[in-house]
Amino acid sequence: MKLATWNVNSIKVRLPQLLPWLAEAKPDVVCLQELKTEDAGFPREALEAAGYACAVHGQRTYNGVALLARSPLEDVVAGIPGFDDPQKRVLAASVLDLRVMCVYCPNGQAVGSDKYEYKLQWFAALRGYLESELKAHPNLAVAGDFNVAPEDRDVHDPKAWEGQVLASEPERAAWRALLATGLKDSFRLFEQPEKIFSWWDYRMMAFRRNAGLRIDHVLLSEPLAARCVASVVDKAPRRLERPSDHAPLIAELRTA
DNA sequence: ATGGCTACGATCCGTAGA
Repeated sequence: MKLATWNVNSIKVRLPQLLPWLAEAKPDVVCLQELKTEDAGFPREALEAAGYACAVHGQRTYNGVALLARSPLEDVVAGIPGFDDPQKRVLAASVLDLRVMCVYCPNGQAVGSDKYEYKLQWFAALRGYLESELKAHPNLAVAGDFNVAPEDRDVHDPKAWEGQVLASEPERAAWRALLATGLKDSFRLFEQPEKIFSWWDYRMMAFRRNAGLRIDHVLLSEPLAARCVASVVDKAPRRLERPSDHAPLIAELRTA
Protein backbone atom coordinates (compact mmCIF):
# COMPACT_ATOMS: atom_id res chain seq x y z
CA MET A 1 0.00 0.00 0.00
CA LYS A 2 1.14 3.52 -0.78
CA LEU A 3 1.03 6.37 1.74
CA ALA A 4 1.65 9.83 0.29
CA THR A 5 1.96 13.39 1.54
CA TRP A 6 1.69 16.57 -0.50
CA ASN A 7 1.62 20.23 0.47
CA VAL A 8 -0.65 21.42 -2.35
CA ASN A 9 -0.52 25.17 -1.54
CA SER A 10 -4.27 25.74 -2.17
CA ILE A 11 -6.53 22.74 -2.86
CA LYS A 12 -8.69 24.85 -5.19
CA VAL A 13 -5.79 25.83 -7.43
CA ARG A 14 -4.19 22.37 -7.37
CA LEU A 15 -7.26 20.13 -7.80
CA PRO A 16 -6.72 19.89 -11.59
CA GLN A 17 -3.25 18.51 -10.81
CA LEU A 18 -4.25 16.40 -7.81
CA LEU A 19 -6.90 14.35 -9.65
CA PRO A 20 -4.61 13.14 -12.49
CA TRP A 21 -1.83 12.54 -9.96
CA LEU A 22 -4.12 10.31 -7.86
CA ALA A 23 -5.03 8.35 -10.99
CA GLU A 24 -1.36 7.99 -11.96
CA ALA A 25 0.34 7.37 -8.60
CA LYS A 26 -2.61 5.45 -7.11
CA PRO A 27 -1.82 6.18 -3.46
CA ASP A 28 -4.01 4.36 -0.92
CA VAL A 29 -3.74 7.09 1.70
CA VAL A 30 -2.87 10.76 1.09
CA CYS A 31 -2.08 13.54 3.56
CA LEU A 32 -2.67 17.04 2.14
CA GLN A 33 -1.47 20.31 3.64
CA GLU A 34 -2.10 24.02 3.05
CA LEU A 35 -5.63 23.61 1.74
CA LYS A 36 -6.22 27.34 2.29
CA THR A 37 -9.97 26.81 2.36
CA GLU A 38 -12.66 26.08 4.88
CA ASP A 39 -14.30 22.65 4.98
CA ALA A 40 -17.20 23.93 2.86
CA GLY A 41 -14.81 24.86 0.04
CA PHE A 42 -13.08 21.48 -0.02
CA PRO A 43 -13.72 19.57 -3.29
CA ARG A 44 -15.11 16.53 -1.52
CA GLU A 45 -17.41 15.43 -4.35
CA ALA A 46 -14.63 15.35 -6.96
CA LEU A 47 -12.33 13.37 -4.67
CA GLU A 48 -15.06 10.93 -3.65
CA ALA A 49 -15.86 10.44 -7.34
CA ALA A 50 -12.16 9.58 -7.77
CA GLY A 51 -12.60 6.84 -5.17
CA TYR A 52 -11.33 8.54 -2.02
CA ALA A 53 -12.94 8.97 1.38
CA CYS A 54 -12.11 12.42 2.80
CA ALA A 55 -11.53 13.86 6.25
CA VAL A 56 -11.00 17.62 6.27
CA HIS A 57 -9.76 20.13 8.86
CA GLY A 58 -9.94 23.31 6.82
CA GLN A 59 -9.16 26.97 7.41
CA ARG A 60 -9.64 30.08 5.31
CA THR A 61 -6.51 31.57 3.64
CA TYR A 62 -3.96 29.73 5.79
CA ASN A 63 -3.15 26.17 6.86
CA GLY A 64 -5.79 23.44 6.55
CA VAL A 65 -5.13 19.69 6.29
CA ALA A 66 -6.98 16.70 4.87
CA LEU A 67 -6.75 12.91 4.70
CA LEU A 68 -7.78 10.93 1.62
CA ALA A 69 -8.09 7.14 1.58
CA ARG A 70 -9.41 4.37 -0.65
CA SER A 71 -10.69 2.67 2.53
CA PRO A 72 -12.93 4.22 5.21
CA LEU A 73 -11.38 6.79 7.58
CA GLU A 74 -12.40 6.15 11.17
CA ASP A 75 -11.86 7.71 14.60
CA VAL A 76 -10.96 11.08 13.10
CA VAL A 77 -9.28 13.50 15.52
CA ALA A 78 -8.48 17.10 14.56
CA GLY A 79 -5.72 19.14 16.16
CA ILE A 80 -3.38 18.18 18.99
CA PRO A 81 -5.55 17.19 21.98
CA GLY A 82 -4.82 19.47 24.93
CA PHE A 83 -2.95 22.03 22.80
CA ASP A 84 -5.24 24.97 22.13
CA ASP A 85 -4.40 26.23 18.65
CA PRO A 86 -6.63 28.20 16.27
CA GLN A 87 -4.39 27.14 13.37
CA LYS A 88 -5.65 23.99 11.64
CA ARG A 89 -2.51 21.89 11.25
CA VAL A 90 -3.16 18.31 12.40
CA LEU A 91 -5.63 15.59 11.44
CA ALA A 92 -5.45 11.92 12.46
CA ALA A 93 -7.55 8.91 11.52
CA SER A 94 -7.50 5.14 11.44
CA VAL A 95 -7.52 3.44 8.04
CA LEU A 96 -6.98 -0.29 7.41
CA ASP A 97 -4.49 -1.38 10.10
CA LEU A 98 -2.85 2.06 10.32
CA ARG A 99 -3.15 5.16 12.42
CA VAL A 100 -2.28 8.03 10.06
CA MET A 101 -1.54 11.57 11.16
CA CYS A 102 -1.36 14.45 8.69
CA VAL A 103 0.73 17.39 9.94
CA TYR A 104 1.45 20.89 8.67
CA CYS A 105 4.14 22.11 11.03
CA PRO A 106 4.61 25.88 11.46
CA ASN A 107 7.07 27.65 9.19
CA GLY A 108 8.64 29.80 11.91
CA GLN A 109 9.27 32.77 9.59
CA ALA A 110 12.60 33.84 11.11
CA VAL A 111 14.81 32.58 13.93
CA GLY A 112 13.96 34.50 17.09
CA SER A 113 10.56 35.72 15.87
CA ASP A 114 7.27 35.11 17.68
CA LYS A 115 6.37 32.59 15.00
CA TYR A 116 9.64 30.77 15.61
CA GLU A 117 8.84 30.46 19.31
CA TYR A 118 5.35 29.21 18.40
CA LYS A 119 6.98 26.65 16.10
CA LEU A 120 9.18 25.26 18.87
CA GLN A 121 6.26 25.11 21.32
CA TRP A 122 4.15 23.46 18.66
CA PHE A 123 6.80 20.76 18.08
CA ALA A 124 6.96 20.08 21.82
CA ALA A 125 3.18 19.59 21.86
CA LEU A 126 3.36 17.33 18.80
CA ARG A 127 6.03 15.23 20.46
CA GLY A 128 3.77 14.63 23.46
CA TYR A 129 0.89 13.71 21.17
CA LEU A 130 3.06 11.24 19.24
CA GLU A 131 4.14 9.54 22.46
CA SER A 132 0.53 8.91 23.48
CA GLU A 133 -0.53 7.91 19.95
CA LEU A 134 2.31 5.38 19.73
CA LYS A 135 1.09 3.75 22.95
CA ALA A 136 -2.45 3.48 21.58
CA HIS A 137 -1.49 2.65 17.96
CA PRO A 138 1.67 0.63 17.28
CA ASN A 139 1.15 1.06 13.52
CA LEU A 140 1.53 4.84 13.42
CA ALA A 141 2.46 6.90 10.36
CA VAL A 142 2.99 10.67 10.61
CA ALA A 143 3.22 12.40 7.26
CA GLY A 144 3.33 15.99 6.18
CA ASP A 145 5.20 19.25 5.80
CA PHE A 146 7.48 19.43 8.84
CA ASN A 147 9.20 22.64 7.77
CA VAL A 148 12.52 21.27 9.02
CA ALA A 149 15.48 20.13 6.93
CA PRO A 150 16.88 17.57 9.37
CA GLU A 151 20.52 17.56 8.25
CA ASP A 152 22.87 19.53 6.03
CA ARG A 153 22.50 16.88 3.30
CA ASP A 154 18.81 17.88 3.14
CA VAL A 155 19.81 21.43 2.13
CA HIS A 156 21.06 22.43 -1.35
CA ASP A 157 23.43 25.05 0.07
CA PRO A 158 24.16 24.32 3.74
CA LYS A 159 26.46 27.34 4.10
CA ALA A 160 23.78 29.77 2.92
CA TRP A 161 21.16 28.12 5.14
CA GLU A 162 23.31 27.66 8.25
CA GLY A 163 21.35 28.84 11.29
CA GLN A 164 18.42 29.99 9.14
CA VAL A 165 14.80 29.07 9.81
CA LEU A 166 14.01 25.51 8.59
CA ALA A 167 17.64 24.50 9.21
CA SER A 168 18.48 26.01 12.61
CA GLU A 169 19.78 23.80 15.40
CA PRO A 170 16.78 24.27 17.75
CA GLU A 171 14.45 23.16 14.94
CA ARG A 172 16.66 20.17 14.18
CA ALA A 173 16.67 19.30 17.89
CA ALA A 174 12.85 19.46 17.86
CA TRP A 175 12.88 17.11 14.86
CA ARG A 176 15.22 14.68 16.63
CA ALA A 177 12.89 14.77 19.64
CA LEU A 178 10.13 13.45 17.36
CA LEU A 179 12.41 10.59 16.27
CA ALA A 180 13.29 9.90 19.91
CA THR A 181 9.71 8.64 20.36
CA GLY A 182 10.78 5.69 18.17
CA LEU A 183 9.51 6.98 14.83
CA LYS A 184 11.77 6.53 11.78
CA ASP A 185 12.34 8.92 8.87
CA SER A 186 11.16 6.59 6.08
CA PHE A 187 13.31 8.36 3.48
CA ARG A 188 16.48 7.48 5.39
CA LEU A 189 15.60 3.79 5.69
CA PHE A 190 17.04 3.47 2.18
CA GLU A 191 20.12 4.39 0.20
CA GLN A 192 19.13 7.58 -1.58
CA PRO A 193 20.73 9.67 -4.31
CA GLU A 194 22.28 12.94 -3.19
CA LYS A 195 20.40 16.23 -3.37
CA ILE A 196 16.86 14.87 -3.16
CA PHE A 197 14.54 17.65 -1.99
CA SER A 198 10.79 18.13 -1.55
CA TRP A 199 10.46 21.94 -1.74
CA TRP A 200 11.89 24.54 -4.10
CA ASP A 201 11.34 28.30 -3.91
CA TYR A 202 9.15 29.71 -6.67
CA ARG A 203 11.76 32.40 -7.25
CA MET A 204 15.12 32.42 -9.01
CA MET A 205 14.42 29.27 -11.03
CA ALA A 206 15.12 27.31 -7.86
CA PHE A 207 13.53 24.11 -9.20
CA ARG A 208 15.60 24.16 -12.39
CA ARG A 209 18.72 24.62 -10.31
CA ASN A 210 17.53 21.97 -7.81
CA ALA A 211 18.03 24.61 -5.12
CA GLY A 212 15.70 22.93 -2.66
CA LEU A 213 15.19 21.58 0.83
CA ARG A 214 13.90 18.24 2.11
CA ILE A 215 11.24 19.40 4.56
CA ASP A 216 8.34 17.02 3.78
CA HIS A 217 8.57 13.69 5.55
CA VAL A 218 6.86 10.39 6.32
CA LEU A 219 7.66 9.09 9.81
CA LEU A 220 6.91 5.45 10.61
CA SER A 221 6.69 3.53 13.87
CA GLU A 222 8.99 0.50 14.15
CA PRO A 223 6.42 -2.08 12.96
CA LEU A 224 5.64 0.07 9.90
CA ALA A 225 9.31 0.84 9.19
CA ALA A 226 9.87 -2.93 9.04
CA ARG A 227 7.21 -3.12 6.32
CA CYS A 228 8.46 -0.12 4.32
CA VAL A 229 9.96 -1.05 0.93
CA ALA A 230 10.37 2.42 -0.61
CA SER A 231 10.22 6.13 0.18
CA VAL A 232 10.58 8.49 -2.76
CA VAL A 233 9.92 12.07 -3.80
CA ASP A 234 7.74 12.33 -6.92
CA LYS A 235 9.10 15.39 -8.74
CA ALA A 236 6.69 15.14 -11.68
CA PRO A 237 3.97 17.45 -10.27
CA ARG A 238 6.59 20.15 -9.54
CA ARG A 239 7.38 20.28 -13.30
CA LEU A 240 3.81 21.18 -14.27
CA GLU A 241 2.53 24.65 -15.15
CA ARG A 242 1.48 26.56 -12.03
CA PRO A 243 2.77 23.94 -9.58
CA SER A 244 2.76 23.76 -5.82
CA ASP A 245 6.19 24.69 -4.47
CA HIS A 246 6.24 21.25 -2.79
CA ALA A 247 6.50 17.83 -4.44
CA PRO A 248 4.67 14.77 -3.08
CA LEU A 249 6.48 12.08 -1.08
CA ILE A 250 5.34 8.47 -1.38
CA ALA A 251 6.14 5.65 1.07
CA GLU A 252 5.27 2.09 0.10
CA LEU A 253 4.43 -0.48 2.78
CA ARG A 254 4.10 -4.24 2.48
CA THR A 255 0.78 -5.54 3.73
CA ALA A 256 1.18 -7.11 7.15
C1' DA B 1 20.99 44.48 -3.26
C1' DT B 2 17.54 40.93 1.95
C1' DG B 3 14.90 41.43 -3.77
C1' DG B 4 13.34 37.49 -6.73
C1' DC B 5 7.22 33.97 -6.96
C1' DT B 6 2.55 32.48 -5.61
C1' DA B 7 -2.06 32.50 -3.18
C1' DC B 8 -5.29 34.99 -0.76
C1' DG B 9 -8.37 38.58 0.48
C1' DA B 10 -8.27 42.77 0.63
C1' DT B 11 -8.65 46.20 -3.19
C1' DC B 12 -4.82 47.76 -7.48
C1' DC B 13 -1.14 46.46 -1.87
C1' DG B 14 -0.20 43.70 2.47
C1' DT B 15 0.49 39.17 4.63
C1' DA B 16 2.47 34.80 4.55
C1' DG B 17 4.83 31.10 2.88
C1' DA B 18 9.84 28.67 3.21
